[in-house]
Amino acid sequence: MQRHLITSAIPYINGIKHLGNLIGSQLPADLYARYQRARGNEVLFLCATDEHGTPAELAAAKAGKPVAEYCAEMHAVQAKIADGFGLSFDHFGRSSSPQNHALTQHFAGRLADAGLIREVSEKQVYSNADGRYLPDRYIEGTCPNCGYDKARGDQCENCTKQLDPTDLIDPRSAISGSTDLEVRETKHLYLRQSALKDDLNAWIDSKSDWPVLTTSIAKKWLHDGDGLQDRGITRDLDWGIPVRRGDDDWPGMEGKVFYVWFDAPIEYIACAGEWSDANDGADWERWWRTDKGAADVRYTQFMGKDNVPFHTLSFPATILGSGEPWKMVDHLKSFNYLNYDGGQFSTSQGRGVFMDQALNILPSDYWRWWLLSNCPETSDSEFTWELFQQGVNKDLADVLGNFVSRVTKFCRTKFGETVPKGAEFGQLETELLTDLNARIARYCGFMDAMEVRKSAQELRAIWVAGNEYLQAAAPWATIKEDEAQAAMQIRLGLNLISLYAALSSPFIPDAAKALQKAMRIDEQNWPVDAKSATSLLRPGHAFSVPDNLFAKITDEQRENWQEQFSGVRT
RNA sequence: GGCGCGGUAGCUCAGCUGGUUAGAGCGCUCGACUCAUAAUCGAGAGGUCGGGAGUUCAAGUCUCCCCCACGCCA
Repeated sequence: MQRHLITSAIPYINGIKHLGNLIGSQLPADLYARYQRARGNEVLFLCATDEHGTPAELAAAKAGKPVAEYCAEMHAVQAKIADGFGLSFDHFGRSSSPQNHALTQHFAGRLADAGLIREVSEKQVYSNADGRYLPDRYIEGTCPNCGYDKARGDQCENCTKQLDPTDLIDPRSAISGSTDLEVRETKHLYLRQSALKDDLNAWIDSKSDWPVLTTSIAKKWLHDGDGLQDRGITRDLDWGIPVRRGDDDWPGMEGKVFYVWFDAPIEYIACAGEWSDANDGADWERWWRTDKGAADVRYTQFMGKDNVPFHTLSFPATILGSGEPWKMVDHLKSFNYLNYDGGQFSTSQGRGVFMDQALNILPSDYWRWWLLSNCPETSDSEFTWELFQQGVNKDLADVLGNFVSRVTKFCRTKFGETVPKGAEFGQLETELLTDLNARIARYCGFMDAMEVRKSAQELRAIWVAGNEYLQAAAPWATIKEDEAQAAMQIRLGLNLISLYAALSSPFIPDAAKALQKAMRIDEQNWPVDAKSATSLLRPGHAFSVPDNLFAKITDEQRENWQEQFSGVRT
């Protein structure tokens, strides 16, 4: 039995995520986790909310709530929606957890002991009216280059020129509008990533099976320009993990917190601790410490391409630098972006379909199937309502749903709601089983390799094979001359439904469950051999005709949604 | 401006280290069937593989230049 540690990039706490975020990490991670569990492997699948940083503070302020309370509420909201999509996390944690506080401080202490932290004095803008330091992008002013009066401290959106906050003419706080700003000297900790450059390079070179997208991004950051840069890991904020050196105070760093990019990936580990605490102290170190049982764990991370640098460089630098035997990622699956109707999905602009809205209009399996079978694997891909309607109607309603319908209803009419006995399998059936064996093997191969689109294609082909068989066998014709032959054909058809339930469960878990319930299957192993899998339902086994599995999306619905989701979410 | 990933049938995409008439699904046309959610099955039409030059016995697949889209960075 294999052991799989699986993590999805952790979504930021600030608001509900859109479908592009979902397909970029959580959904394919769930597909893989469900598949590995179904294969009988041991799985620990972790995700969490990323809760620290200025955007969380501002969102809380906007909502008129203390930031801790805001985060707790939003975590509950995101957890509920994740559940709605069937995301089967073993634990959905929080980067603000006590476990992560302790572990982040621990790592900082280890890194300092190893000489990999240096203190840097730098100038930051302080807003007296807001009573806080302002990150560059929260300072607005007039662009010295083009005169645009809403340029941000990091870049002018009008002329795209990169700026320093001190370049701005008449700078003001983007939070309060106050012009009572001053530049203060402040001290921060930097992680000396540059010192770990060779180790990181060697590590990445050892990963020959990573997607091109992953390694090319990592290599670029590693070698571009002056090479990998040291990065600040602290900030002058209230909300975050207080800077401590392990269990000790860190002189000179009072009142500062770790920067969100430092503590967020550490939450992958801390989350296992949270999982343990929520499960009677289950042993989490056997998943994360190679000296405590994790040596045989295969660790796979899922993320959008924007997260690749953190996962290939920053987080590994933290782990390598600690000098401790933490499990490092084995495979890193990254995704491109899903576009919405010719443009980008955008959280800040409220453009596209958001996870809560999606669940309000259709069951999660519709989204899971379409998003996974069209996921942006090798390049950006496109969501349009027409494509969505076509894909869902054809694949789910016509090919799979209608197959179930025609088989069960034919049986009910001719033989009743019981699996009929009938004749032995003949040549047509043998051919089908041979074909299915080859297809199942291919399907599993793609799933093992996390080839998401190809897996979906193969699964669909397996559904189609059932329709092909039915068409060739034509039980509605054979029954007129040879009832036993027709009974055998329909017995096989019913067993194909059970086969489909098992094979489809990683993609469309709810529909798979509905099929198992209709076929009255309590427990089912992963089918590796088509012949034995299609003899699961014995003659005499009772079943019931399920309601139509998938209602089609009508043109009217599509047009309404097109209209409803064409604007900006308010 | 530099770098990265792409540009393959109407649409969404496969095509590994170069090698027989370039593939799939959808859409379209025609046919078959009538058990089924007007579903299914079969056949067919449809591409000078972004443009140009080069390497090679042979290039969608390698090299160079250019164009376009997207992204990252300065």
